[in-house]
Amino acid sequence: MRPDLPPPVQSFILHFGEMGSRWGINRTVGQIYALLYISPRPLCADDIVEALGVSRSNVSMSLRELQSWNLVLLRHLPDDRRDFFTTPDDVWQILRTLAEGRKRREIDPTLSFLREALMEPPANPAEAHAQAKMRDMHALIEQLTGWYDDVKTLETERLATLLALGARVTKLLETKDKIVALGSSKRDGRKT
Amino acid sequence: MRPDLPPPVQSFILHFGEMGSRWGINRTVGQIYALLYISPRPLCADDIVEALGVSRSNVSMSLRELQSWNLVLLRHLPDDRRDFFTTPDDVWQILRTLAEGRKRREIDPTLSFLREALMEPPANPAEAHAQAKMRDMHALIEQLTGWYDDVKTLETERLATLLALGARVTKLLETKDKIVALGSSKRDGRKT
DNA sequence: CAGTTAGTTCAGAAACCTTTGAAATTCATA
DNA sequence: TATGAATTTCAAAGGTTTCTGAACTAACTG
Repeated sequence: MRPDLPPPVQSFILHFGEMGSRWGINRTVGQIYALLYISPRPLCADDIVEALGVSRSNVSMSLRELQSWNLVLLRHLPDDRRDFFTTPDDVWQILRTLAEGRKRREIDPTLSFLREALMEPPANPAEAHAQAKMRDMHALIEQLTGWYDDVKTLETERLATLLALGARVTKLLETKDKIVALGSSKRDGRKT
Repeated sequence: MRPDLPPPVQSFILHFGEMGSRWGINRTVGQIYALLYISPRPLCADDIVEALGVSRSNVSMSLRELQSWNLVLLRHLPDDRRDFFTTPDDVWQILRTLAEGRKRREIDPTLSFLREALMEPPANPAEAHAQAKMRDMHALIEQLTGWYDDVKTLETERLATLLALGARVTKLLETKDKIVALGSSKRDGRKT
């Protein structure tokens, strides 16, 4: 890695490289992402080669991968035919992209698999038991992805509100139930 | 793999083996987990060797890994000193365990890293810019983990309610705001 | 059109991870 | 304390992924 990068930037890049394996990306991809994220301006492939000290071909392939995941954006500067790259600078946008990619790669295939498996009529008690377990798992994943599909439509501000609220949401729900109960008892005289 | 397993069970196991690489676990670990999850009774190591056709030592190491992640439970049967293994059968419990493990392995190290990096005073404008970017990322992760820490304390039923509610929570919030506003305007005659 | 620059592809080298069989360890029981 | 069943450890084989350099295509420039 280029030694003239500020030390905090160096360790940021190294950290992302190391975490890469835990996140399912490789070292170079992690490092390039970190470099682009922290860089104050878009970089071209050769900038990255110089900054990280990896091969040109590795940079080319890694950028391709990051682009396919929508984690980096391609930019062009006037009078320069090189490709420049940045990360989206809104961290909430990055979060959405990450979540979407993870769901697509890590959840959706299993969801389809379970859906298919649950279509088949069980041939014997052993298969019936297996299906029952798969049904539990399927129901859970459906519930989670349903929530996600719902929540991902929220604008950032509302999403932030929802996060800030956290577990207190259920308190709020109770309150609302009481109010509704009160309202309906006023109208038709029975509890809900 | 043992051919006398019901075909749906076989494909379930194979699916988990294949997905393993996307989930950051290896094939054997994925298969063992799937087998234990779907099995109607606890299995011992040799059962697993027979069912999956992998080596005894591989099973031993994979079980160790699953145990370290709290994804399988060790059981003992009377008058049998072999170790038997199951998965917790409440899928919500499994979800909690998975979430906790992922947070610990994939988020916490980065959170600590960022915290540390933000303690240092920036030595120049470049470092100040790097810190600003890290601060954005840190704030986002704090918000997410804060929400998670909060929500994970909910009992399953409330958690399910919250999920079912999804994005409608914010509608609810508005409603509540109106009610509060109404209440306070009744009391002190001004809008909020 | 020849030279230059940007970007891609790909075979093989290097690094890394997974799996195995054999040897070592543990531990209840004779 | 000897036996043997259950389990773990570990070096090495086997497999997969990552990375590189060299060869390639495409597009611009004089």
